[in-house]
Amino acid sequence: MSRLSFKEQVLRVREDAIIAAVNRLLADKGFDLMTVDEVAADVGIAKASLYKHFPSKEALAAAAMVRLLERALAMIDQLSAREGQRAVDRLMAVSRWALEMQLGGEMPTVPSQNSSLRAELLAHKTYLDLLMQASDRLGAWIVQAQADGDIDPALPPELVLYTIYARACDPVPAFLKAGGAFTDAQIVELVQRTCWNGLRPPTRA
Amino acid sequence: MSRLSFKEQVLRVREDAIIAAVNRLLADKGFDLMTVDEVAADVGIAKASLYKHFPSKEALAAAAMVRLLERALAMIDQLSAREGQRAVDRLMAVSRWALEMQLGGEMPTVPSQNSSLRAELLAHKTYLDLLMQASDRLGAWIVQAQADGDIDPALPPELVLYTIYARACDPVPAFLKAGGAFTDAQIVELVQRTCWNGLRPPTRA
DNA sequence: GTCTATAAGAGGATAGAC
DNA sequence: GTCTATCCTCTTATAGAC
Repeated sequence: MSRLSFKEQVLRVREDAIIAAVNRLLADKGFDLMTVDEVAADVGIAKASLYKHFPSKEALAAAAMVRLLERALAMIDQLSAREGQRAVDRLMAVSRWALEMQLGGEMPTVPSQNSSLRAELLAHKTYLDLLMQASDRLGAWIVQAQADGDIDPALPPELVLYTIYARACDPVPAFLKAGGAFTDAQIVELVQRTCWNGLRPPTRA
Repeated sequence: MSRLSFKEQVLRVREDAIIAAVNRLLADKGFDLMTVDEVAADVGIAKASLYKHFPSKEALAAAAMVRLLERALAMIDQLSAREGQRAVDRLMAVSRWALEMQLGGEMPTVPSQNSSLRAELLAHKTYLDLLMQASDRLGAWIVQAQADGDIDPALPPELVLYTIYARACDPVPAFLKAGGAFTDAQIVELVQRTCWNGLRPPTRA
């Protein structure tokens, strides 16, 4: 077995701490408003040391997004392990997870507009690979759920996939939270409901 | 009647051109990536001239948002004029309008994270007044639609309102457009459908 | 690999002539 | 009110000692 040396362990722990800080800041203020100085201060090291670990601000964000996808895939694995669960229930668990992460301030978000970051992500092999893995596995569940009659078969699967992904950056939960009238659990329930059932009444002619 | 002097007319036309450019850039790259240099270049005047009309970058964005709300209220007026239309149909026309504006690249968006911009908007009397007017009028339609049985009465009205507002910055249309498999009209129809009917099949036990 | 110090440049805002 | 030229702050990134 390959045992990590002490130095390598320290390195990994430090990089984990960096990614955790980046994750927090990305969730809090987004990529453009996050500064590398803040990241360094948050981790408690000098900025120049940060650049020994990651070559650019974009690389920092990419590392955080990779960690997010790794966690998403771990959750998908757990859901797959449960036998006898309907595909739609698994998908609803995924959208719920995204909503809970976002409401808890743990969901890093990157603007799809920023071109430098976008270019870096599209060139990041690991990121793209994990994203495709997640999309493939969710896509299979979507097709299954449509065959089960649990998702509208008239909807293109990619629309369903994007709609679930979009829960990660839905502004509605934050607005409801700012209103102060609901608990986090209630907000998740309400937004989840509008996502899957829509705004119209449950049953109608 | 108060007739505008020639000078005042020229001023107004120029400011309209500035706001149009800001609107375009906000829709294209967002507030943080929009630079005042770009705005000036787009309008075709010097940056210093821009600052004679608007005191800050935040004020530029606020002016664009005010114009957006004025147009939204004008549309709401038109919808009100149609007698005999159900409240839910009016609301669906609003969400459709937001989707079409966004797909057409005409919807300015401001990040809810940016604190300097947020502060400026919350201190902008005209902006807040128009936003409240729009919310009040849409809110009345929402309550009416719930009474009509056309919107789930179990949903808090503010959830419905925010969900409609969120169509203005929904990332799903752009993703579908990037895929290239659908026309703009089809995308509007699909996203509109998931918004109002959800992902589940239309009728179920 | 960590630090201090600094380069390099972008971008918001302004001075002052016309 | 418009221009050119400039200021100044913030931020990314790096040099070089230890």
